[in-house]
Amino acid sequence: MSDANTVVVLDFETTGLSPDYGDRAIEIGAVRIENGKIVERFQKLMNPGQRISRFIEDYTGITNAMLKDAPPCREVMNEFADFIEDFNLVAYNASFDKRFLDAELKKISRVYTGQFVCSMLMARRIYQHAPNHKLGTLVKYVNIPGEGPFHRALYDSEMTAQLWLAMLNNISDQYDIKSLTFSLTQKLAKTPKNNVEKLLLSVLSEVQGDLQ
DNA sequence: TGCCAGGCCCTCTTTAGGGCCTT
Repeated sequence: MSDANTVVVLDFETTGLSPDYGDRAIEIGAVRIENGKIVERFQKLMNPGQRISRFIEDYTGITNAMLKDAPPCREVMNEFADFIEDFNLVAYNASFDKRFLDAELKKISRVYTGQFVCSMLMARRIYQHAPNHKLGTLVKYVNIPGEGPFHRALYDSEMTAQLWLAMLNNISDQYDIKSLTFSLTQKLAKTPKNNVEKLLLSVLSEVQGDLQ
């Protein structure tokens, strides 16, 4: 059942950067947020049918031994397609995760109808003075508590979810906007950096107009 | 210690190049 206040925040670990060059997903992690709270979690390793490189083992902590007995991508992605239903989706650097989601679902002839928003593009606008816009840097910058392993799918999706909620709270507090629609966050992610304030003020005036 | 890609975004720009992000 789709809900305007529900989003699924997801993160893939993969064998590399490009599904068009044969890279596959090796882990999916996701959390579902309803009304500002994480209400459900999903995490599964999956066997990509190929050995992963030493670099990926070191980068993620996921080893070939761990993937040996994991279920195949088609089985896990089928479960994950059920998990995301038709909710809207959030990912950090969403263009990356969207490519893998599209590629893996295409292999099992599944589709999703939700829309994506990129939390990194939002963060580049909300936290313009951060040292950089890597996920780990922003988690520290915003003082989000957590000591889990970065570069694992569930932990990264949890941190992305907390960052997402922090950004929504930041905007709500600063501009006295009670709730941000998903379409507004999409607009925000595409707004030129020097126009973010203008966009939010225009939204505020619309909201106030609605209340009058 | 990344390589492969691709979207975004800035600038010494738009008939382009390169850094930032993701694994």
